[in-house]
Amino acid sequence: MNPVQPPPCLQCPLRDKAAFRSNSPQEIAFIQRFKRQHKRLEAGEALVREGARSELYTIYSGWAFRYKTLSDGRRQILNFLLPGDFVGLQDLGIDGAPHGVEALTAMEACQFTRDELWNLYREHPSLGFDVTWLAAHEEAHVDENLLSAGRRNAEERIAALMMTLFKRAVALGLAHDGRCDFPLTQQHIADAVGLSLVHTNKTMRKLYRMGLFELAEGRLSVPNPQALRRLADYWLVELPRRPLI
Amino acid sequence: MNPVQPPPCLQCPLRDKAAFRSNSPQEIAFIQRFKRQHKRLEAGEALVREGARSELYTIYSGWAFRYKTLSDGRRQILNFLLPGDFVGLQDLGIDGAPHGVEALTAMEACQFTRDELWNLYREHPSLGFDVTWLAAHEEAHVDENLLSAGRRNAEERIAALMMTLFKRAVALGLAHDGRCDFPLTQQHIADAVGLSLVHTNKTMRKLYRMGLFELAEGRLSVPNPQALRRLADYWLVELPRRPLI
DNA sequence: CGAATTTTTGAACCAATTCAAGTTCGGTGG
DNA sequence: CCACCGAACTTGAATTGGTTCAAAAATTCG
Repeated sequence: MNPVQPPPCLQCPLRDKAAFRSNSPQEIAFIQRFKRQHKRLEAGEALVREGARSELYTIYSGWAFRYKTLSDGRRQILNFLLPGDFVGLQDLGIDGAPHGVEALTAMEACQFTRDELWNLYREHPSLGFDVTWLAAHEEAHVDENLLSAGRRNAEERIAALMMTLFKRAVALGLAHDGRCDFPLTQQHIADAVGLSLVHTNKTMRKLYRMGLFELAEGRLSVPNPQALRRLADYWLVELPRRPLI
Repeated sequence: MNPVQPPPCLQCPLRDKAAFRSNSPQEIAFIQRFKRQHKRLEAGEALVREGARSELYTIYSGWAFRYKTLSDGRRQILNFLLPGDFVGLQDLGIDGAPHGVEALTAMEACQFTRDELWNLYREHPSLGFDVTWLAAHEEAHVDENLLSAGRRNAEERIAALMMTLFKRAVALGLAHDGRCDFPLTQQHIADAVGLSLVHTNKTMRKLYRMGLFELAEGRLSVPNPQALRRLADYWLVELPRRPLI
């Protein structure tokens, strides 16, 4: 039952991926000191509780999602989090985390202390720049999701969601022979795109019958990405290399 | 026709407002050097064109909005921008501005060069921290708007929008005896909350008849903020002092 | 296997859209 | 000052995309 120790940051397996920029050994040493804890969560556990003061995290492995709820329980998923994503900045200007973060699969996260964030900027401005980069990047995702919820119809919304998630998983090297893990239930999809569960199901079946994606044993494949892109009217292209903290 | 010169950053009138944190004279001197141009725009002019590479801006006066459009013209307003708001970070991880920014009223903006941003982090980490703060704060707004578009009904959406805008205007000292400028047309509101123009109108009339807001001669007042908050299920409270760059 | 969760489908309903006119407002020019 | 014009707002009626309700089928898991 003794969990395997995570490697030191310098040997972080994420750093080997083509998706991420490299950092100097000094920077990585700083990150190592900045890191407070390596957290492991089961699927369904909360990484950040809505309204509570939260620390900062980098997703190390597995999937999670950020969400907000209304007081009667209606839930909106703001974005999904994959390895390398950084969470916790969102409450900088606000009193208590304005969102919750929940593990979608068993996952691990590197925890950093919020109080140390300022030292990061002071000692390694380059890492400060990276943090901004990550914050801005997360916002670009939410912008796109808002476009979906506000102006795309059901088919387009689901197509856009499948498109980004597949693209992101592929970029992280999580796909093998055209299929990637896809741990979302239809309820998650519904909450992410702002539709009811029933209509989400009907729309997904429709797209499935149109041959726009395949989903079997929790793995997703997109046989014709161009068709999916076109239906979703989704053209966002991300830069190949992003920072990792 | 010779426009009045803007004051140097050290005497920026925004800095006197209670909403903003103060900076050291050295920081302000850096900001002054960082500033490339003082832009004036008429209502309706574009500050950032969708898809084009954009510079960085702080809104100096007036109102603007960030938006995205689908290829058939459907438009989603992502957020409104008021004095002190910082735009342009959103395309850090992406190739070309993923949004447009348009002036809602006659407005002025301080333009900074994107290429200089790195120097800001290097020379004044504290300002780097502020930039992150502003990016994170903008994201918190978009998160809230996504919750609206995805999970609130028409009445709640409009109530939530009115609530934030009024609150933001008041925080900036833009309100006098309970009323603030309100330059949005119903089309802007519709595009911000993700409803059709017609339904936006009907819903606004309803809220108006319920006495939740008053709107006359382009000025908004909210006689009973608690009631509006309750209807919107909107509880976000922002910290009193935020950075200004 | 049995229980719980997730997916699927049909049917009734409703919130929001679309279509189609008015009406009111703000500005401009005679 | 008033007539006119375009933009913004308002309203009613028909329609529809999506929700809700209800129940069954499939899948997962202890």
